[in-house]
Amino acid sequence: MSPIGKTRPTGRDRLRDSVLAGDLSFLLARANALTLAAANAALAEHGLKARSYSVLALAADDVRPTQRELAEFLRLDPSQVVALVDGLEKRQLVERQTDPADRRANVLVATDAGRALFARAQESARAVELGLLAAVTPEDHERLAQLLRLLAFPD
Amino acid sequence: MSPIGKTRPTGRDRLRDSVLAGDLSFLLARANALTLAAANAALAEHGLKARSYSVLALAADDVRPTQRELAEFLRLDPSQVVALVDGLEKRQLVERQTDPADRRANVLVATDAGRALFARAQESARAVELGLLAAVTPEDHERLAQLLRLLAFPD
DNA sequence: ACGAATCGTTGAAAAAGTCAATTATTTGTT
DNA sequence: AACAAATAATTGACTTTTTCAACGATTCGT
Repeated sequence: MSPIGKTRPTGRDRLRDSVLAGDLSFLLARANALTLAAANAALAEHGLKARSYSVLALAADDVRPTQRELAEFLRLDPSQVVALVDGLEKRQLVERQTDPADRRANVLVATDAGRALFARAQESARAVELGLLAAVTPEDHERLAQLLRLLAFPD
Repeated sequence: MSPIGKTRPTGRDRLRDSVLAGDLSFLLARANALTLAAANAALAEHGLKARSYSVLALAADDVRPTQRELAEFLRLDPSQVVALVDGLEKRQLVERQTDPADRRANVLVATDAGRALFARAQESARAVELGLLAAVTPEDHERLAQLLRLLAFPD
C-alpha cells in the first residue's frame, strides 16, 4: 500500500482543492472579481470603469438603447443608470435623445468624442482580455464565451 | 442581391448582438450577477448569502483556513472577513481557533451545527446550480469549470 | 535582541445597491 | 374621446458593500 494515505495538500493548493473550489458559482465570482479589477485598472487611464465603459460601448455601437434596456442588460437598478449616464453626459461622451416613438424614454447615443474615447478604451480592454486569456487557446476562448452566454442569457 | 442589407435586429436581440455582448468581461459579469442572485435567493432560507456560504463551506471542509487565506481566496478585504466570521461565530456555526503554529492567525473550524447547516445549504446550492446549467451538458459543465479555473487561478 | 513584516481588528469614509414616491407619457378599455 | 392602469426616468432616503489607514499582538530575518 502506498505510504501516502489521504493527505491534505499543503500551502497554496490547500484551499484550491476544497469542495468550494469546484463550485461553479464560486469560480464565476472569483474569475469575475479578478477580471473586473484588471479591467477597472486598465480603464482608469481613460477615466472609465467597467460600468461606464459598458454604457459607452452600447451608445457607441448605435444600438440606441433606452435607459431601461441598459438597466436590464447590465443588471442595474434604473436609478444607477441615471447616475452613470449623468456622468458620461457631463463629459459630453454621450447624449440623451428622447425616443420619438416613446417620449417617456431616453435613447443613448455617443458623441464623436465618446466614440473616439471608446475606441481608445476598447484597445486597453482588449489588451487586458488577452492578458487574462494567455492560458486559453482561441478555440477555448470562443467555447468559454459560448458557455457563458448560456448562463448570461438563459432564455 | 439579398433584399436584406445590414439590418439591425430588433427587440430582445438588439443589445445581445452588440459588440459588448461579445466581451468576455461583460459575459462574466452578467453570468455572475444572475448566478449570485439565484444563489442568494436559495441560501436565504438558511440565513446565508453566497459570502457566508463560502466561508462556512471552507470551514466545514476541514481546510482550516486562516482569515487571511479566506480573504485572498474569496477576494475580500481582511476586514470584511472579520465581519463575516463574526456573524457565523455568533450563530455558533464556526469557531475561531488560534493557530498554534502562528498565534497571530485564527484558523476557522465549523461546529457540528455549522456542518449540519452547510449540508442542508449545499443541497439548495446544488439545486440552483443544476437549474442554471439546464442548457449545459455535463461535459460542457466540466469544461466550463475548467476554463473558469484558468481565469480564477492564473498562476 | 531588535527592526521590519504580518495577522486580525477597528473605525471612518466612499461607492454601490435597494426601494418607494413623483412626473410625464403611453396603452388599453370602455 | 375619456379615463384608469402601466411604464420610463428621476429623485431622495436608506442599507450594504467596499476601501483604507491605523493599531496591538506576534513572528521573522538578521
